[in-house]
Amino acid sequence: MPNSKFDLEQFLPYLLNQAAETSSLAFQQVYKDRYGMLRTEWRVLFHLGLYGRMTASEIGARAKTHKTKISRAVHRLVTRRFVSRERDTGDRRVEHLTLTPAGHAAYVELCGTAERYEAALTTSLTAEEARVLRQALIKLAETETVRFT
Amino acid sequence: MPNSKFDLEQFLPYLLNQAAETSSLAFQQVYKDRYGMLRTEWRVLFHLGLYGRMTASEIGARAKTHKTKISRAVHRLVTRRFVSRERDTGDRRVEHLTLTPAGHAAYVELCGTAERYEAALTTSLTAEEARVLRQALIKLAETETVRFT
DNA sequence: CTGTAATAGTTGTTTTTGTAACTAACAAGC
DNA sequence: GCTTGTTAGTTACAAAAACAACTATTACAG
Repeated sequence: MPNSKFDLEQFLPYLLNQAAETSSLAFQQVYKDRYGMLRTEWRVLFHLGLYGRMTASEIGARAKTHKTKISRAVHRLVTRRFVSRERDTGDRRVEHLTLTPAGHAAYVELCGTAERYEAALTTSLTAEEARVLRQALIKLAETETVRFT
Repeated sequence: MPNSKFDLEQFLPYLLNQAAETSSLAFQQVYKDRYGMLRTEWRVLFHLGLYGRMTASEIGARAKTHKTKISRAVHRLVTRRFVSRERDTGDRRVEHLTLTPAGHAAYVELCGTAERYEAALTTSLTAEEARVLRQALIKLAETETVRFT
């Protein structure tokens, strides 16, 4: 009894999830095995590597990740000496996060790995496909919560 | 200290995750609120709605989902009378799953919702973009675990 | 000032997931 | 028949995520 109107196998949230899971699997293995990191920890690391000094809230806002996840990720990264915290002198609620030398080394290594991984991942796509794909993904991710019904 | 070679903000696994999360958020709310379903349960439901009678293994293989997740989802769906199980007469390890009338009704309603949701989701994309996006996602999802380094 | 609200970040509790080990049934070699 | 291996599905326990309630600090209205 196929639904003639609408193909669930082509349903975007489903396809996106499948692709997201498949495409992060092998890379996930790298930061997990080499540095014992979880996904959120790798995200915090790469945000700090990319933008330098940031607060937890800023990372959360940019990565669209809940503050409790960030908080725990930061805690583990600090414990493992990849990240150091520093209280803001003006507003003592705020803490600024930066990579330690060890954190920066991990970041650099993982960046190289990410680059090679990205290359391997996109071999099945043409340059044009990859470009459109990225553009579409950015549009979708930027969308505010979708209104419908 | 930006990495000149490689832009992590354009890293596919990251973009895919962001887009996947954003794009499933509002729809997730519907099957959760209306039927108390989790994502895997909705997936099982829609596979059964789409293909009719299936076994847990078949669903797992098609949806690339681990059998324990399927097992638990099926358990909850059976408890809530959306799905019924039936032992195979030849091979008694196997059980065939089908939707109950209530399950089918939920499937039909959620299909309609999914269709409207998909429409709302793709308003920001051109038809061509949507086509290339789907094609690329399918390619990425079909890729066997990526080899690199 | 002082009470109320807002923000940064943390902690505790409950769900959900991941992983591995398990039961039960079948298959195949000998 | 009996071992050995495989497959379907479940269960137990540990890891991680979600959600809500919390502390500490700042903002701001009156």
